[in-house]
Formats: sequence, C-alpha cells, structure tokens
Amino acid sequence: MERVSQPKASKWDELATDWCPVARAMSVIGDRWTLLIVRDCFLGKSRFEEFQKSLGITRHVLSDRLKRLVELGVLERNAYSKRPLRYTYTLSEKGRDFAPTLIGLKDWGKKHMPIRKPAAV
Amino acid sequence: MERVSQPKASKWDELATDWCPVARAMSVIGDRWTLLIVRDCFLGKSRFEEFQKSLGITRHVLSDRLKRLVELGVLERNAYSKRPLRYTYTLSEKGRDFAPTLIGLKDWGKKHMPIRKPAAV
DNA sequence: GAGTGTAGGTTCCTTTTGTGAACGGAGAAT
DNA sequence: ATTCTCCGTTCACAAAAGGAACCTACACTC
Repeated sequence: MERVSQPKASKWDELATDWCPVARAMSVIGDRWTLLIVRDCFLGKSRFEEFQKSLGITRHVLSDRLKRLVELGVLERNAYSKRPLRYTYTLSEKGRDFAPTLIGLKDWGKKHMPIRKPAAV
Repeated sequence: MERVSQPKASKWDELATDWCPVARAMSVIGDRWTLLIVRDCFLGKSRFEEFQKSLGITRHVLSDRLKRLVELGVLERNAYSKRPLRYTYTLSEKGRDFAPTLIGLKDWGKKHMPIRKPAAV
C-alpha cells in the first residue's frame, strides 16, 4: 500500500469516496491483513510482536497497516513504556464497531470453509 | 492473484486452512474487489459488462475474480444464451450467506466513513 | 459483404504491493 | 560485555493490479 502521504488518486482513494458504504468500508479492510489485525485486537493482542507472530505477516506490511489503522482511527496507539518507547495498539470505538462484520465472517467461514485436515495417510 | 491452478503454497493458501474461521473467510474475500462483486450480485447484477461498468475494475482482474468465485462455489455460472455463448453469474447459497457480513460492512461504512462532498466551492 | 455494435474475454506492458531476510538501536537480563 | 527482546526500517526481488489494445463471435443495417 505505502500510500501514506502520497496524494495520487488511486483505486483505493476512489473506493474511499464511493457512493456505497460497503465500498467505503472495503477501502479500509479490502486487503488480506487489515481485518485480521482487528480480529487479533478483539482477541486481546496489542503489540507488534504479538501480531507478527500470530499472523506470520511481514514486519514491513504489519508496520504499514498499524500506521494506517491508527491514522484512520480504527486503532489507538498508546505508549506503555517510555524508555524504551513502546506502544500498544488497541481498538477505538470505530474499531470495535467491526464486531458484527467479524461475527458475520466467522459464521460464514465456519459454515462454508470447513477445515480440511491434511490427509493423515 | 492469478493463482488458479498454481499449487504453490502461498500466504493465501495458508489462510484458507487457518484455524480461525475469520481467516478462512478472508482467504476468499481478502482483496479489494471480491466482496464488491458479491455486493453487485445482491443488487441484481449478473453479467460481465455490468460488473465492469459498476466497479471500474480492469477486465483482467474481473475475469480472474469471477472464475475464482465460481470455483469456490460462491457464484454460479449459467449460460443464458448459446450462440453466442453468454453467461450470467448469480449467487449460490454460499454466496447469499455473505448477506450478514455485507450488512455489517454497510452499517460500519455508513457510520464511520461518511461521504465527503468534494468541496463544491 | 463491408461497416458498426455488443458481450465476454485475453494479451501485453507498466506501476504498485507484498515477501523474505537482514540490519539497527535502545534498553534489559545474565 | 555479550546476549536477548521489542519494534521497527532497508533492500532486492516476486506477485498482483492497472490500463489500453486486441480478439472472437454473433447481430444489425445498409
């Protein structure tokens, strides 16, 4: 993504101002990782390393997504330690309001994407 | 994406078999366009050109996504005309079950991503 | 029977994103 | 004084998306 502070009109920006609220929501979570980071927040995770271990996402992308989620107001960044400076990322109200969407996806995934054990022959 | 018939283990495939149903759902809709195609189906659209015009997506990506959604069983492809051969893409039950997720996103988008008129000065 | 239009793609090339591994810096622990 | 943990950043390369043109097949009209 890397479009922090790049004012070029892209498909992403077009989506963000689309007439349809679903499209505008997709401009926030329309990628592989963003909503999974939010899910991890719901599960109590709050630190960089926790997300990284949980998701197996590259550190680069995680860094970018966290920055973006904070900019968008979905997450809040709070120092939990000065010296060394460390931050936690926690859900704002805007972030918590993803709960119904996550529940919808959880139900869908449970029903339509059953786990297939890797054929223990 | 272009991973139709490419059996390489990628992050996408890992997600598809994740322990978490949300992650498995994201392996299906974790990109910019897929869920918007599904939304268009809910709105009654069913043909290639309709999706293309509605979304402004490149034909290439649209072609790929439709193929994938049919493979995954989210959409059904039916010939509505032989000679010339033409298809409609319509929701299966698996696809219709995205309704709660879409409603969740619609509500979130309405509440948290208000439309900003482009400053009609 | 040549030209125009429509539907549904595919091809080709460029730009944008993501991946993976390594590097860094600032304490904390041993 | 070295090692470890946390939170990133940098770099080189791979994958995906974007944009425009092209193709096939039929229908319509002149």
